[in-house]
Amino acid sequence: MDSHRSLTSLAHHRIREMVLSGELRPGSRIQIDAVRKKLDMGASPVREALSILSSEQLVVRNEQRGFWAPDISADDFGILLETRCRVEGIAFADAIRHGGPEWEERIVLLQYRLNALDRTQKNTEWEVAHREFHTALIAACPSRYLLNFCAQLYDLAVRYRNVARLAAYPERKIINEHSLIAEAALARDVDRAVDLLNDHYRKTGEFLYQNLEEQEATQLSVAG
Amino acid sequence: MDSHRSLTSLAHHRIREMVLSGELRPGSRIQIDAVRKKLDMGASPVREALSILSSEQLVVRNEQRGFWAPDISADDFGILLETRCRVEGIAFADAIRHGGPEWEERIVLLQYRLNALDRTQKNTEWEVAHREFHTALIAACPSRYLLNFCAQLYDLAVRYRNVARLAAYPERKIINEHSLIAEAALARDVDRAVDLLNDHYRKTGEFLYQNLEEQEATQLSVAG
DNA sequence: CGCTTCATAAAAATCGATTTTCATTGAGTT
DNA sequence: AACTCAATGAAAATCGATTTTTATGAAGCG
Repeated sequence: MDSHRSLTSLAHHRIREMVLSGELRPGSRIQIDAVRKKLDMGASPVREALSILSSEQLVVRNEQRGFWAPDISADDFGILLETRCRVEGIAFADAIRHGGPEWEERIVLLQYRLNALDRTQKNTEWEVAHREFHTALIAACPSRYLLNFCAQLYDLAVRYRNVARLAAYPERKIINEHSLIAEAALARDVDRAVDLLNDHYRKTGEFLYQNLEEQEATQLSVAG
Repeated sequence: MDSHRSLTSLAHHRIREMVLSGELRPGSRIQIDAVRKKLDMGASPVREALSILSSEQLVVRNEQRGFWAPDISADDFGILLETRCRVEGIAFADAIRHGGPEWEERIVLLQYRLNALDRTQKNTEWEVAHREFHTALIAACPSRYLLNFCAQLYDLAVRYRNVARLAAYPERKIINEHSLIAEAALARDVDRAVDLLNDHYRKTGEFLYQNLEEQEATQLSVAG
């Protein structure tokens, strides 16, 4: 499946995975040479990939000193969450107003696929399906700029989810939530759809936020 | 003035300038080797800079085939404008709610500087002051993600302004508009401030949009 | 005459080596 | 003991050369 057109895009893909999955711990250094060996390629593609990732906020660059995995904090996560709700709210509303039959059908399809997957059993597939579903919801928004931005924010949120490593997911009726969102979108009920999406994000986020705050409290007491 | 920490950041800066100014015409190819010679450095920093610029939407990458200056269109500009109004509206409202004394004072200062400059006489300085003023308006928004995104959209808009090369700027009372925006912001009148900002963008944009449409019509008749 | 195939040139992509910069450590000084 | 400064090792940054891919155009074929 690693059929990339260039080593750079392969490196980008792989390092991104490492950041999103939490394999590269927040705050830890990312040495070009180490990655280079791991991916079995020269330093150039790795450097280039890291440069790209840093302008996607998935890696922090420190000129002449190297690259790091971004730090996390409850505060930052809260802001990210709020940003997402508002920006994606705009994109979603737009999509509902502009979406045609293909948009509708894709949502129906992806909602079905997502609901059919058991998150605890096939997490990787679920992740893919989940991203595709959320991407499909807003896909009919005419602003590629907004869609791009939403995709970036999605990545950052996924990373928080993984990094916080919530062994036990708060199994609310997530299936139902997704279905309700899809339903409202297809009914062209902009306000209700956006509200449901925001609630969905905020509820998932609330749990994670508290988790992060607890972690910070623990770390503070250890460090001090 | 070219005191950059690395050749990569220098290259990024210079190529960005070339794109924003319109020196690199929309749709034209950006050859690494040509840029390399022009900037008198190796290909690596140039490549890396182009990679970064492409993830900032200022350059289009085509894997294995090179880099191009992005195309323009009235349609795309319209979407960009609308995106800006809405996203920057959010950021601005946030800033007004959260801004402290330093935020206020900076707006006052930069508004003064901007108004003191004659756009037709000192365009470069005016560009800088204009950007700083608009950046200052939203600077107190707590979401660095939003601020980042706004900065990107600003760049894209500047490019359209320059590329369209409006010899005669539509000299509305721009000075006055900026002052009114600042005034409303400092008065913490969120709705009025955001409306004024959006009007400001839309009015400037309207002229440019029509200009682009005319250009497209002309080109079509030439091509066909 | 149009289509495919192959050779060639040009450019992008990548590599390995070299240069530059940064962080650390330990000797020397006050 | 604290501070400065030079030496050293490590890593980033850059370069020039090599490899790979793409675009072009000519020759061959239907």
